[in-house]
Amino acid sequence: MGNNLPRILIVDDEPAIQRFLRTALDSCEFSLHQAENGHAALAATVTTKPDVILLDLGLPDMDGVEVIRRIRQWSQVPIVVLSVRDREGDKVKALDAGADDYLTKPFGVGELLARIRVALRRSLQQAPEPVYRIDELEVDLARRRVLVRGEEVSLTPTEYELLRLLVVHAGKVLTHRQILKQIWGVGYLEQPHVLRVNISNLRHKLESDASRPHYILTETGVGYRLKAKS
Amino acid sequence: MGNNLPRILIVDDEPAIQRFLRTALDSCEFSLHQAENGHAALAATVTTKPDVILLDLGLPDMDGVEVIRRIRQWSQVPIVVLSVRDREGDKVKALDAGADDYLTKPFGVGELLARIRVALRRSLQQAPEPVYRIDELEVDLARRRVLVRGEEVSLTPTEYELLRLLVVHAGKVLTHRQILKQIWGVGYLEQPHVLRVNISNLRHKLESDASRPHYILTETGVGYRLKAKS
DNA sequence: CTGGCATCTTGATACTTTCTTGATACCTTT
DNA sequence: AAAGGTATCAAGAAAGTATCAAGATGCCAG
Repeated sequence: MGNNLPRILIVDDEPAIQRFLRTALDSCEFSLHQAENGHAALAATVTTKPDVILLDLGLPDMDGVEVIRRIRQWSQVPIVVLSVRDREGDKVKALDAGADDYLTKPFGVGELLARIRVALRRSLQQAPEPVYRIDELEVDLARRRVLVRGEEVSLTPTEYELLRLLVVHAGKVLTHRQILKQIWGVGYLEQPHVLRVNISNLRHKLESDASRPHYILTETGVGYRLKAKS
Repeated sequence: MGNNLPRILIVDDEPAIQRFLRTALDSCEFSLHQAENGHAALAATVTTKPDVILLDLGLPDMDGVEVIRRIRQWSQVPIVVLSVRDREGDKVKALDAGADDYLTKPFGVGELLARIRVALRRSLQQAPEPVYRIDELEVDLARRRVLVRGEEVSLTPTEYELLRLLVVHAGKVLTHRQILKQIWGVGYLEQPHVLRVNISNLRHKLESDASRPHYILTETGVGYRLKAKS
């Protein structure tokens, strides 16, 4: 149905919980979708573009925290964790990975609804586009695809991570140290060479003239910057 | 001192809780402020512009939910409720009034900190850093970009540092020695030449007529001054 | 287990930008 | 006109950057 009710994606592998949530939420206020495992959840996040995700941490195929982390690579969609795990460490890990809220089962339906409304309040007031188009360069963070003049370009994992970092901060200067810390870890803080090589490689794949960069600009003595969206 | 630690406003009338929270949060990561009742909380929200508010619902002078409602009339600052009341109805009321999170006492310090980080994440990412606009000159400190008549100007690291210093103190006179110490270090205190060369270079990049400076003004015998914001 | 493949790391080298410095010209005040 | 402070130019030195390519690493398929 092409309605415009708020879309909620329920990620849980237990049919009982799925049923319970559907009953609780199915008052015609929401358009409900579901996924039974982590990979399905990631796919569904791309395809259904939910306004809120209700995520159980105990999934059969991958760790729930990893699901959060992957979604946060490209999306700001509010994630409310529903879990039986009441240990503080679990909560902290999930929240720091990017979750917005954490509810411990069992919880009241009223509270769940209220917390969903909180999440929706934020979701609706900000709708950022997950596809960055800058002149002839197109980066689809959700699908992990990069196009130059319509042609798909294949990047190595490091190259893609580097480009993603630049895209997320498009327009801002990222210092060498910020990039090195983010991608190679604190051990490489004093080793800008590895970064330069990767920037060079990226440019040769993305730019039409690598020696006259159009997208990835050098800020001498400081770092690099991706051209801002026009 | 004009530090920029995240500001947290603690609203609670019990000294014991105040002490507990101050201890828990006082790891030099936050700048803490407090209010003992609802009216003080509203006033403090205006004056200290906190990045997060920790609010106890049981205040002596007015209902906590009413405090939330009043703040929400003009501010989007994240509000995390800390309360002994565990009734679902209380949670729903507070959340629907505009609170972002609701923690029932007793709670773990780790969880509290994690939920504060969640709130800060949102608070900080939607707060754009100020842009200094002085006539036709525009300095965006967050993006490290300088525009003159809409055209981007590229500055060397030293030139940018110098301009940044001037911008931060726009309108005030900075002595030669202050600038030299700040940018070149104490070893250059008696060497104003290097500063003059850089001021000259900056002017040629920013001013339409470098010999008749409009932005970077010379205070003969004293130092330099950037024209104040109009 | 082994070879092949893609990727990552590292070193050498050429190249570019930025910094420093000295020489010199320019104001402005007395 | 002299003096003290200021502005500009340009060249060498220093610092930072780009690129190629060889060796190291790790993974997958046969």
